[in-house]
Amino acid sequence: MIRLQDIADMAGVSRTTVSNVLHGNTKRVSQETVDKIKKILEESGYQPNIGSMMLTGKGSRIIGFVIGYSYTHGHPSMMDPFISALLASIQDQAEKAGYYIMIIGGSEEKHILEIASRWNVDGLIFIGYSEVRYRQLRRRLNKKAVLVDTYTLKKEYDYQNVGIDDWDGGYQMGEYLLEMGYPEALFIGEETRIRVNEFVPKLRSDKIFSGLCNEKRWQGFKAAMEKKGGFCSIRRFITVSEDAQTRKRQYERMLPQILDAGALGFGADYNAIEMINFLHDRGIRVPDQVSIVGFDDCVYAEYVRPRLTTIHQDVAEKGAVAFDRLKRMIEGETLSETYVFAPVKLIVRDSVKRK
Amino acid sequence: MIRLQDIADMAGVSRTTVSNVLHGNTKRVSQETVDKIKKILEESGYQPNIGSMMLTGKGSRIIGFVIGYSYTHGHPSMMDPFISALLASIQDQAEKAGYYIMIIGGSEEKHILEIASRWNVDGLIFIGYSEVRYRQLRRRLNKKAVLVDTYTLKKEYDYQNVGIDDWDGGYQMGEYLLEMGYPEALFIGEETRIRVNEFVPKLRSDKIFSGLCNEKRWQGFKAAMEKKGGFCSIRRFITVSEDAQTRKRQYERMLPQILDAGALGFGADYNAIEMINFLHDRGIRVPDQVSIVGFDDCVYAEYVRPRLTTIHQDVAEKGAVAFDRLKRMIEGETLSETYVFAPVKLIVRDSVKRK
DNA sequence: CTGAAAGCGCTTACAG
DNA sequence: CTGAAAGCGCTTACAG
Repeated sequence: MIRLQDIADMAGVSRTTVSNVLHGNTKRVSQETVDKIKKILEESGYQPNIGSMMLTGKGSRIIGFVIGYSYTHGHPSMMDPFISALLASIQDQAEKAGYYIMIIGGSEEKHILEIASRWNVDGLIFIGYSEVRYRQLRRRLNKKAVLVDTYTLKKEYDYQNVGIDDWDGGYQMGEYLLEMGYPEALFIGEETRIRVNEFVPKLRSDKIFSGLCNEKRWQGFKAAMEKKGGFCSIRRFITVSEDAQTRKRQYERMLPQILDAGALGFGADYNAIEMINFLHDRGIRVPDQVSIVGFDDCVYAEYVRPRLTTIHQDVAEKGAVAFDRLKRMIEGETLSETYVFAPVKLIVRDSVKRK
Repeated sequence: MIRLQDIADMAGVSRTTVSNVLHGNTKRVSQETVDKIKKILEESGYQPNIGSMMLTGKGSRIIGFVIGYSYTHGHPSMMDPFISALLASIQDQAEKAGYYIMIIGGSEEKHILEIASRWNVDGLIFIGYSEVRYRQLRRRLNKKAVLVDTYTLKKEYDYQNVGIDDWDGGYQMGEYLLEMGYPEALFIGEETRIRVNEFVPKLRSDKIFSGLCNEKRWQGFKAAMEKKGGFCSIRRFITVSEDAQTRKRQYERMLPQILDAGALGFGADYNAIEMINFLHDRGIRVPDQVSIVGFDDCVYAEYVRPRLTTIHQDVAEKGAVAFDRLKRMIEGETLSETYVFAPVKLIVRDSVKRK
């Protein structure tokens, strides 16, 4: 390890001077010295030790990427195409901006607090965190933070959130299905597990409720279905279990209803693809007998057959926006809005057939 | 931030004493003091600042996860199911063992060196790194390291590598296809880009060659095909382009040959699935007309229809082994073997039909 | 224009 | 059994 002192020795100056040119406080140093030091810095490939920087209060340049849940659909969350795409994008941005990403498996609050203070992280990005959980954490965590896809139960966000326009996504989905001849299409969303410490008074309907994102997507879906004066009953909003076995049984039971409706909108590509396969395995043809629209446009969407028609969201952009906002906060800027909703658009592929 | 000093103040002792109980040097401290301090430590949720620890030469407990290439099949490498599964596993292990993972986009050598020295990482795990590249890097990087899936061109590995038994995987694939009635099955592998600085004298055949893993998988495949005395010509080993467009054209051209062979073994699930879709789009039925076997058993394998029969490798285990070995090296152990090959096994699903 | 010195939060060899 | 002090590599207010 080459130190500041070493550079100073080589240049025949003091550490102070080297540090000064290192930080561009170059007006107080003679041009000659600057040049000499810069050259040495260059040649030696000197890299300041971060431990020291952390100690001198310059921040750590670490951003914690907190993943709120460990498993998604039976695999580690990091394998979820949405999470990995988000992480890839944030990592990429961070690298360019001279920040470093540290992954924090965020199932345990204690663990997050531990890392955040140990490493003195400059900021945190949360994915898969509910508002209730974040509020709880925030009381003991005094860090800049940006949340991704968290839904507020209040009128306004009082923290930074980057999301998408769920309502509009649902609307586009509904509008398209309506236009394709399916005024009776159903909307299917997977339930979100309620943790004991996340009791949500208003929305609670017995023990399950669909994720808040699905709630909004459904609202948009319904609005589109009703735009020509029809009525779209809440009974067309179907919440299925988060347990794969149970879900399969539910699909089984719903089969007549599905065939009858002729078209399904989903709150997530994952379930849409699962349904395509479910139907395929029973000899039911998509889109000939049942049309399907997904939501997210994840990588799988192009791999399935038929290719999945879905609502596209730009995850890379979302990651970039989340990072950018966090970075600005870290740099001392005060952001005016507390939330950003990225736009969303329908991608037509092969899973819907005009009736 | 609560400091060691603060704890010492609360306990009415010196920092030294607190530090001692913190590190279990408890024999030199009275039980009474130990208890008192432990209690305070507990209640205060004290976390030592890592910056300080780094400075006092205790290591950083950071492990760099270096991803050797930025894009795989048109998406950021981190979205590759193999990479994300590996990362998830390593992250999980690291968290349990009190290590921290820092992701390093490893396309640039300079960047790796920078991070490694800045953060004084305790060790590095490399994925997607060729031996030549690693050798080059190693000259300027004095860090413990474990590579995953790197292939040596020498007789023996002179660095730590965790891989799988490619030959055996190929053998199982070949054996199964032979047994299912396809003595003429083809093996298809995607080429690996040769970088200018990675010129590999021995294996070079014009400008392309299949990845070294495919080379070995093919050898096993061939051996299985020949076990009953037949001859498996090298012409049955087909290397396709890494460019999707080109690859598609190649598939197109190969179509008669494919139909003729009746079965294909692949070096990677990704290509196997691509082929299933390619055939599907042309109305050719898998497995009725063409049987297909993949390699890796990635998450997609269960999502495609027909479900993909493939050679399974345990990525989570691989990650765990890689981490464990690195950890042991960091802790000062000298490992006897330099490489570990994880076993591999055939998973029969629906993409092969007995002839 | 340049440098000596204090300080960040920790560890550890050493003295008591 | 306990603590004062030096030292890790940096930054920065201050003196010259």
